Amino acid sequence: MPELPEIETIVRSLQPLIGQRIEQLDVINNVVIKQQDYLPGELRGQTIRRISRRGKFIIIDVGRTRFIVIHLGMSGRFYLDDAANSRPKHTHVVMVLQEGQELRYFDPRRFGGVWLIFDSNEVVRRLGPEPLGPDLTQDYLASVCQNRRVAVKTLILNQGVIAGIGNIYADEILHRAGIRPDRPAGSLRPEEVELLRQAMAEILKLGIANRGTTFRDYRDGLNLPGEFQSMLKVYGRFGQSCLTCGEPICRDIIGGRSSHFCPKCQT
DNA sequence: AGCTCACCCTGGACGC
DNA sequence: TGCGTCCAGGGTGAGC
Repeated sequence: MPELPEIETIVRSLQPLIGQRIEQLDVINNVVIKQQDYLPGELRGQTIRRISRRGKFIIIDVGRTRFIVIHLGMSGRFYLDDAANSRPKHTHVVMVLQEGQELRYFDPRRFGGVWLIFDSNEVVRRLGPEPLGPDLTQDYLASVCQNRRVAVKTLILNQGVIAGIGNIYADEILHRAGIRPDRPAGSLRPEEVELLRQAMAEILKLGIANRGTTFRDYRDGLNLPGEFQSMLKVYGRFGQSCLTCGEPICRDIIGGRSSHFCPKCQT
């Protein structure tokens, strides 16, 4: 379940590839290509100029009007490997680089996708502000919560409201903030909105510092697991004692997503 | 407009 | 051992 910290970790681990020449782009399974403005062959000989992140999207800039945008969905991986190693089943797109290396897009469940587009903004323009950026102010968060009856967890999972938070970090953020995930967003008091904003920044930064969470499938750009799973306070801990107060962790379905919270710490 | 829910998909866990 | 069933969930879009 790659979310913002996992995508950020991948992007950081791939920075050494800036300046590398693309030998070719192999599209093995065309169904993962969500949009194709140009032919894969047009990338031959182009240089990787920039690798960045917006929300949960990886954006590779290979020219002013040539972008490769990648979303990993649930089970996707995007990692560097030796071309000599056999490509595992479910490897859908491969960018062949110099010196016998290649970047592989692998996704068994195929919830993710790849965009070969002229303008990366086309994919990411619908996203809300970055939770670690300057636009996610207390005023902004208060305004999107106002008069909303939807559960606060569902709201922060909405990528059009805030970009990058997924199910695991949403549960951890709400536990840190002391807010029950099923609270209607509009019921949050101003001080709770501020607690939520602070918890978002703290938890996401902690996730990045620990190179992401490997709960099942996640690997970084060098195919290495993350470490944040050892620091999870509620996600995946149904029935176990809350690490803060000892109360058993509850599990409930909110907005169709499995949700974990402490009934004592979170009100 | 806001909200809920079904759907897409495969691997792994589990029960018999 | 092997088969069937269930569960995981990001994003989209239908429908209320």
